[in-house]
Amino acid sequence: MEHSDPALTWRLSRIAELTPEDRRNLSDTLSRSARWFQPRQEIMSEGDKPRLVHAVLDGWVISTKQLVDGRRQIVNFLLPGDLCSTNIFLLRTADHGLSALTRARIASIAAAEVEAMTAGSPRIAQAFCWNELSVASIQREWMTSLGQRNAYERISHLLCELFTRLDVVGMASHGKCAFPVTQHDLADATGLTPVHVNRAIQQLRQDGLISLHDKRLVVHDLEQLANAGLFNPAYLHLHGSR
Amino acid sequence: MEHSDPALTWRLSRIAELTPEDRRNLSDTLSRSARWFQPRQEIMSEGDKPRLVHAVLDGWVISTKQLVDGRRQIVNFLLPGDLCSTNIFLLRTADHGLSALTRARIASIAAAEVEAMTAGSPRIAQAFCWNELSVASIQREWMTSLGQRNAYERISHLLCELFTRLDVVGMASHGKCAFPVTQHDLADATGLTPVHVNRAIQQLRQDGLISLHDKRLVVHDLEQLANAGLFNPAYLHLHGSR
DNA sequence: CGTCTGGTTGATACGACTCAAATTTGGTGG
DNA sequence: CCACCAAATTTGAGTCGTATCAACCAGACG
Repeated sequence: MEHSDPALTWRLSRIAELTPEDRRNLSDTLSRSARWFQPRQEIMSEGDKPRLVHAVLDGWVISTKQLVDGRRQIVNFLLPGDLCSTNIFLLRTADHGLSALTRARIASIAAAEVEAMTAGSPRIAQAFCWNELSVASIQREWMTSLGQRNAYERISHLLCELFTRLDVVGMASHGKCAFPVTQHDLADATGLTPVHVNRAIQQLRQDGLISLHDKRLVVHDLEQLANAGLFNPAYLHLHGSR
Repeated sequence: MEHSDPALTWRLSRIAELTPEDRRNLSDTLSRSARWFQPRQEIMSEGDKPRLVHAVLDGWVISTKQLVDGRRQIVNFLLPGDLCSTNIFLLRTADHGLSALTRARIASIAAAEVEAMTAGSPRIAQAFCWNELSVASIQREWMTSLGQRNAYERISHLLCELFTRLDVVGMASHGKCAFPVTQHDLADATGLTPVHVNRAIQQLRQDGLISLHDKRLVVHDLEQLANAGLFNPAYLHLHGSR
């Protein structure tokens, strides 16, 4: 069971110097509550009182917000190793929902367990803080995309981000990665229509930057794709303060 | 000097039960480092190593991100009582910049002072955590605006948000508040062009929802404006977990 | 006064949306 | 293994929201 969540410990170890004990502790706590969700299954619903902190051990999850008239914005993708806000208990209601995009293994832990971990290890506490900061930073970058980048740039940027984040947790190699996101989902994430997303993707293919089918993404030239999307990975804060 | 930052202590007291001593401590620490900035003056610049945590005691501040080609997105407005991320030291570089919009009094404190405060009072620590959560939530709402709302809705929503946030710190009354934001700034915040912002505002005036001139905003009917912008203040988490 | 910044107006262009249908893909059961 | 169905992708034509460009205007200020 010790290596049941390599993604999370890898990712956090990158920025806080977790001891082997920290990792074991984290690993154990998470896997104790791990549970599989089916595609489209809701993990946390917008508007409810938040009772648990969720971490993605396997699979893809989306974080969404709904307008009263049904319009939907995807506000983040959670990949293996990603963690939703660890202080969420301080809020009366969740301002966003979480749903599984693929079949996903999710750890859901209570406030007391979070506290036990942070109280027991300042390094874990620090890693959690870093997690919050990096999520907030990603959100700011998305705002910039939504406000300033055009369709082609938005898609390029999002692909670069997801590819890079997957790479960090060892889920990309040789420019290839799984990509279980429909064009409809991409539309909800980028604020475009599915039809327009489709056209932007076709343009990217034609420009030789990517291949995308059968839920696989191949990035032929990451540097060029990054240029196309004005992507600079600094906002992912992959190295912490070091 | 004790009451030199009513906004911040008011706002934080709303959600964490700060003791009189907490307030004095906070108040003193902040006012000790307070300093005035001129309009347009940069407070923290994107890309630099973050060395200080900033809090707005007076005036308006904007938080911005720039693309390499000069396009600019305003990612938040900081009003009196607002606090930028208290854990920012965990990052190697700042992913956004801060600039004064008006003349503004800013407290800038070092990591050690933040630690001293949080170590000395779990209530202050909790208030800081809540601050992070609420900023992240506002960002998600902005993403939803940028991705899903049209020009008229975006402006309405932003006006509702700013009016409400000003109201919380006692800076709005009878539907009126200061509004030192140019249409150009509104454009950078909403991802629209200044010309189009102008037209949306004119529509709002024509519809009798607002008056806006001479850096003063009058909201004639907040409920109607909220409807126009699909504004629901829940995401501001004004009441903490209570 | 002239200059500057911010706001307003009009004409035109274009990126993204809408609607509708065709096609492909993936899953399911006979 | 094929027939079927639903979901996802693709295509085309027409429209609309927002951008662009270019003036013009008003007040602030030195």
